Amino acid sequence: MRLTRAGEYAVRCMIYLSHKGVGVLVSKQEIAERADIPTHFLAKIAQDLARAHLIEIRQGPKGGYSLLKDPAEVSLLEVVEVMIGEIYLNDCVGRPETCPASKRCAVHKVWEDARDQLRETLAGVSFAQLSEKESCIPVFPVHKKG
Amino acid sequence: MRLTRAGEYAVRCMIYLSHKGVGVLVSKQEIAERADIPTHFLAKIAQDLARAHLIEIRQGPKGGYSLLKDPAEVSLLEVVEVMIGEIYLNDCVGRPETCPASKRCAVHKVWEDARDQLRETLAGVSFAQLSEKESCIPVFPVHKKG
DNA sequence: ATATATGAGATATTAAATATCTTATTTATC
DNA sequence: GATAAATAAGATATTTAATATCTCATATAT
Ligand code: SF4
Ligand code: SF4
Repeated sequence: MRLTRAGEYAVRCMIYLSHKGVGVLVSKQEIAERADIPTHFLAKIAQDLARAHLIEIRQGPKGGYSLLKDPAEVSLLEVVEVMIGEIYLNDCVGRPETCPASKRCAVHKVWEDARDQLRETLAGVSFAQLSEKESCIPVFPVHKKG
Repeated sequence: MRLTRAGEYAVRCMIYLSHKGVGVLVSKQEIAERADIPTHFLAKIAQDLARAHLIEIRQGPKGGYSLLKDPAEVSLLEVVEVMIGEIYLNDCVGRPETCPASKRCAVHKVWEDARDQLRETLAGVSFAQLSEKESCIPVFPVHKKG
């Protein structure tokens, strides 16, 4: 019942890029340092974000990542689910076929409602909102390159 | 972002006992079969439920488990958290010391609110309510003993 | 006393998350 | 075009957690 590190890192990456604005190219190294993400792990995460058309990856010298979509149009839910798949709290909500009772189970309904409520909450938060407010980015220590 | 099997099984066990009523002794075998829980796994789960004073365990011939508390006084949240610990969706909500930004992070606040909302939803459902409605129990196939 | 049923903890197995490594590709600059 | 800089993509470790099972101990009805 917790977000994976990959999910958390993806959010940080998107927040950093949202601060910079749409289309602004930022190097992987800079994001990794300022958002406190292991460099190689960020590479993997960026691939997922790019596949989802949230960011664009540019190779070569002066390469890096840039935001593709207006932060106002990107929700926290979207980024989280790109990384961990659709949220469903209990297995039977995402895969009803795994439990023969799912069609008539009172507990199932509770988990379904809770899932819907959670997804709505996360869908209601955009990266524009998040980057207007105080975020984590200024807090993380800047590490030495290496 | 999903419930563990142990959590799901604990809920099933509690539902089965709620159907029987407070103080009614039911054998481990019967619960394991009717609620479709691996027998040895149920033993482990029952220990946790007993430690939390939700059920009483009786050893010896004609032993088994019995409900200790009125199902109206036991919430879904309580049983789930006995098994998986306090729900917190993102690490930093349960352990703010793991992220230096937690005090001033807009994302952190979203996860906190979502966590509170989810816990409230689960706290609002009692096992009395659940056992009044249709549940999973009549659906599971009855296996042969062995 | 005996047989039955569970306790409690240890151990094994499986699966997932996390992190890193290697080889390949892209592209700015010379 | 050649070179060097930066990331891609996938493979491979490593770590951690979940899941399941096993073993020896304990309780109790008969
Ligand atoms: S018993 Fe109900 S809550 Fe549990 S897995 Fe089946 S459908 Fe879901
Ligand atoms: S950056 Fe914010 S949301 Fe992410 S771990 Fe830190 S406090 Fe939590």
